[in-house]
Amino acid sequence: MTPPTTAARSRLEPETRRRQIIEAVRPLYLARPYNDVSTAELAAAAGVARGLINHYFGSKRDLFLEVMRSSIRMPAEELPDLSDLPLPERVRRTMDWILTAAETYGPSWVSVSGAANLHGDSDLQLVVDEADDHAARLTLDAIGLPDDPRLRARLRATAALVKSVCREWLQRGTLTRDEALDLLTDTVLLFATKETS
Amino acid sequence: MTPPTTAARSRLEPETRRRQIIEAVRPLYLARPYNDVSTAELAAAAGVARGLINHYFGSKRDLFLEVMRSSIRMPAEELPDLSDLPLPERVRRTMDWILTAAETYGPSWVSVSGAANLHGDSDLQLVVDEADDHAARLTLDAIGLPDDPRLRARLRATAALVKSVCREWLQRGTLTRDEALDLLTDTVLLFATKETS
DNA sequence: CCCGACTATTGGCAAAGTGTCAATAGAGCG
DNA sequence: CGCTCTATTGACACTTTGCCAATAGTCGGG
Repeated sequence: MTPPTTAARSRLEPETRRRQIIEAVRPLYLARPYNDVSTAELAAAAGVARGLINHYFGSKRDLFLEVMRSSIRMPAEELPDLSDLPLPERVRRTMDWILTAAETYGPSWVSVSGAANLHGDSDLQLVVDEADDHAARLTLDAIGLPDDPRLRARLRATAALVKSVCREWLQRGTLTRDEALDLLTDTVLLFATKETS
Repeated sequence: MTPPTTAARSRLEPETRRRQIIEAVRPLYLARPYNDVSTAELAAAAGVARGLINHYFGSKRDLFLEVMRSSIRMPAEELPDLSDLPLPERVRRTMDWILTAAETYGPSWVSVSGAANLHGDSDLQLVVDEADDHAARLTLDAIGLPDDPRLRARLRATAALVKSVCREWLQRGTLTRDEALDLLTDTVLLFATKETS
């Protein structure tokens, strides 16, 4: 992998080094569980001394969370302008865009999507929640609804559904893309418009 | 907590000891993250030597998964008989039953529900998947639909939604119970009946 | 062009945690 | 009463983590 005799020590600007480490480390966490990757391995992959990881991120865990944070976030760019279409069509186009994104950036997004952590891993849960909230806001914006707290709570809930549907479609093949699109469109529409009785 | 001079060594049947350890350890994992609990602490809580944990479960991780497995499973008993009602009503009653269960057994179920782990934590993901599949089967049975693979895949997907809606309702208070019930009923009905176009 | 200060980076240390294994000691049976 | 079986223990070896003082790039002033 990395040449055994790594190049001489290079001195980078802190911000640059931070990013470089995160990027160098990402593939490791994509492939293997948190506990299976040692600080030594992380440092080796980034081509730095072990101590530097603690220096920049505090702890191994914090680096992990940083990587997750940047892997989970739904890519926001390139959302088409849908303002002229009727609501149901706007929702459908948005869901279609999400499915395409999942297909493309997918591997890292869907597998992450799968879940937060459970029980005590509240730190990771927080990161996932934050990402879901972000996705909810993006979705509301895309379909042209106001960013009301109640609406956002509902959309946040559907984020979990989007992820699990994507897993059924992409990883298990138990749903077709069209089915996924139909189901998600109807559900999001339902969550976004159903009044409190 | 535990008296420093723990009672003399007690000799139990393997199966009994297994269960005793799992139960003794559960509250620890309910309160704190996996990594924050050491084998020493687990052993102390169960009143046994550290080595015994490895003897019975192989590794610390395996004990953890065992605890999760038994915490996640949706309680199956006491499902009312709904066979006389029309489908939509059967779905509604079933969702209502689930919400009540979440409210009761909730703390451990909902928080677990939140999710699996991500990326590489495939072992935990497997446990959660298994639980979702189990829940899907129970739900199909309760609402009186055949256990078709395609249907089950769809219900499995909604399991994630049920969990996240419960979290919005119980932990954040952003949804009322009635709203949750309405939304889940409609969605499950949708997933259970919508034909492939 | 060289020197000195600043700080990014390193390498080794000490504490903590995990898994293994041979030795110990309950419990039932002849 | 002593023997065997095996649940249980305690100590050992190894890995991993976080910390800290020492090292060495890089930039600015003389």
